[in-house]
Amino acid sequence: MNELLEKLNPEQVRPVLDTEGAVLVLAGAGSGKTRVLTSRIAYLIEEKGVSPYNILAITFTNKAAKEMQERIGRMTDVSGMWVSTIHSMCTRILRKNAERLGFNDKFSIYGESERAGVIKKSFQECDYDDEKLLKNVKWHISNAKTLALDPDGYAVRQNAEGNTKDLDAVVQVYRRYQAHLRENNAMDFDDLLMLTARLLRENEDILAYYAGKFRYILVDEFQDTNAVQFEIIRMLAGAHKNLFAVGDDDQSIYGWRGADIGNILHFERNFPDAKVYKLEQNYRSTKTILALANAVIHHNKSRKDKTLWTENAEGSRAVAFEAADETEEAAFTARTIAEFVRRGAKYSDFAVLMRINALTRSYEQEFAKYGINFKVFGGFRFFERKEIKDILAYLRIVNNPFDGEAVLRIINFPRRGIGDKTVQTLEEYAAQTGLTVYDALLDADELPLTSGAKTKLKAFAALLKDLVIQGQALSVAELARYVVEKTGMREAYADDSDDSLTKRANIDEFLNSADEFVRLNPSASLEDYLNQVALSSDTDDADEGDYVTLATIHSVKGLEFKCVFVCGLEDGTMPVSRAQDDEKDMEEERRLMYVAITRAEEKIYFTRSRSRYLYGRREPTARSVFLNELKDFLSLSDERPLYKRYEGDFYGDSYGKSYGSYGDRRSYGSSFGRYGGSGGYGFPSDDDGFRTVGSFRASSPQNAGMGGMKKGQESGGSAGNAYSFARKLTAAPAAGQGTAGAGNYPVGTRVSHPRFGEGTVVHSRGSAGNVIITVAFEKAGNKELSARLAPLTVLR
DNA sequence: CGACTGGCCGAGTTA
DNA sequence: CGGCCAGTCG
Repeated sequence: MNELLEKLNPEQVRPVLDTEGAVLVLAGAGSGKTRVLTSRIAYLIEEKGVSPYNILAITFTNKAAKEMQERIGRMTDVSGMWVSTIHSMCTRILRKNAERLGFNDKFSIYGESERAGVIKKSFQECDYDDEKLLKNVKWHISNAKTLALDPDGYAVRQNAEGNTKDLDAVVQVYRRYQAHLRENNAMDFDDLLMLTARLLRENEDILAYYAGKFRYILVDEFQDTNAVQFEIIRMLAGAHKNLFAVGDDDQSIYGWRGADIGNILHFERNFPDAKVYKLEQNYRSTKTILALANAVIHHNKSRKDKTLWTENAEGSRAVAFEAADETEEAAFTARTIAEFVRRGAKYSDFAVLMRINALTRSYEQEFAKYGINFKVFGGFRFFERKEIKDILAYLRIVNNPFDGEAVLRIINFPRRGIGDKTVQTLEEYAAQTGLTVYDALLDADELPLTSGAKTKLKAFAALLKDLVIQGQALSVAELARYVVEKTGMREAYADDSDDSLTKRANIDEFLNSADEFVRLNPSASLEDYLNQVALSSDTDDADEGDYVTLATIHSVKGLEFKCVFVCGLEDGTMPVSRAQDDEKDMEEERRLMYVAITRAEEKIYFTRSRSRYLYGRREPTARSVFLNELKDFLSLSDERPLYKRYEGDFYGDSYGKSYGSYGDRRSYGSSFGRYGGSGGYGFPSDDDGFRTVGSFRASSPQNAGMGGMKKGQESGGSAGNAYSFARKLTAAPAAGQGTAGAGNYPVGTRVSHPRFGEGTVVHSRGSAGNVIITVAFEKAGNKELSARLAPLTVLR
């Protein structure tokens, strides 16, 4: 245990030891918050004798949950501890108590497309048909659930706030939508949270059980919690009040999903006795990268003030590259990566981060061309593909025969001659008799249909019955395979079009993944499997493979890479166009930029295209404001020649030559007057405020390269941190190093000491490792303290 | 019943 | 450009 604490710096140790009451840790990017979280849990169990059974840890992704569990598991026994995402936690609580809410424990979880479908149906049943209104209604339903309000509650709230536009429709459709979900024994993502909140709010015994059980609650990524999540957490923490929240307001990027940055900004208001700690020392990135990050985030107004610093190396200068078009942008990235790999880097050292999914395409093409391994995260998720959803629908019916949506989805797929009219008759019958669609099917003989249609319905009913029976005996993987074979799913894609080929391959991949699931979770039920599928996030299947990560910035929250390319830095793309006229939205876009930059450990590139083919049109673009905010740190030009020079410097002439055909493709540019069509290569213009010094050399391998990269690799996966922490142990402590490291307690800092109270640092002496500061305490007078050892908290 | 066509609209991030 | 829908025809 002591070893564990020794690995922490003083600012990390304090929140680990401060185990009781509400504690907020404002943890800057890369400041070792996961280490603090895991250390604290281990400390609770090992030193405080807390049973893992009494601990709840909430993470942002399943992968983070798994990793945290493993990390703590290496230090101590964790059996019985709940480590999960809030959605998984809610699902678990709901399964156990579903009947209190009028559901049964096999309820289906509806994803985005099912949700859209059922809302639309409800909308039409209420005799509305305006597409704009529908869109609005959808948004409001999610908004209401995020606020944990039912239709009536939402009406009251909206009326009180004067937001009466479309309110009647919203309430009417919302009510109907919930009724449909209930008929289907289904919940959507928002329900998982809202219904858990309701369950706890309305059932004292259930709340007492969980609030009594979870004596210690830890929440990671607290900045991205929304109102209903906060309500759940607050209720659960109500009995013991031991809430440990870790977050970074600067990394709040889910405002559009209802995340309330106020939860972190007003933590002390909600928990008046709360203690607040800051982690400002970064172990992940070079000084250069942190300077970029700070330069960007500095433009935001609503944030808690903190400044990241690091003892890490200066690092190499960031490079900005402006391409003529997206192909050139991707090619630049591909060649840069290929060159680094040739020199010994791994593909997995790199990530290409973007604001919108649509930008991945050119990278996929260029990477394929260069033989670069890559994996795309974000965007169309595997389990959202039609062919996969169809198989899942069959599995959902077996698990939850109430799920009429699932039945209707596949009632005529693969084709079995059951048309719209038959389906309509069936639905009407079900509605009239109050039967589920599944049960109505079994009554096919009673329906006013031709005998042909009845026969087909009966055959379909027999198929479903057979699947249900098989489901009793078969494993998830076997059942899935049985479904595919029995329904002729593959034969439905028998032709040799590219599309069918892909779909068949996806079906096989799906079956393989089901095998894998069974292998890893031998005792899991069908329900467990469907849970996991519904709640899995994209980055959950990031693995140890050697590939370049192509991802949206949202999906790499919490991850880190040796080298990051932030691409598509154009007005309207990053920041995205709809954010530009709203100050609040712009701040979130800026935080997104901040998150992107702080993913990088050693090198960072910023790229953009001067023209981009997007949404079916090629259009000239303007440089992103974020690039302008970084202009003091970048070498940047709006003209081509620098690209050539860069090529020369970077790869040597031979390389540049092999790419000599480049000029040919300039024909692209010529359709846009100012984009380099007219007079060949000019000279870089300096009038745009950017320093266009010849410091492209700074990025040349001889001077900077990825020297540190190879070093990091030696220690494997989490090399960055392992390396940093190791160095930390042998080198100087946080405070007092004449460099940025002195930032811990510089003269003038307001600090708080548990015994002496508040005071101001008036003097600092000593050298690395043994800095003595003099603090003038208001009540206790002047004290000399060791910067390394004294239990000081920096005040603002 | 179902395959096919043409027109219209929207275009972002995700558990 | 692509998804969705309504309309048409075999």
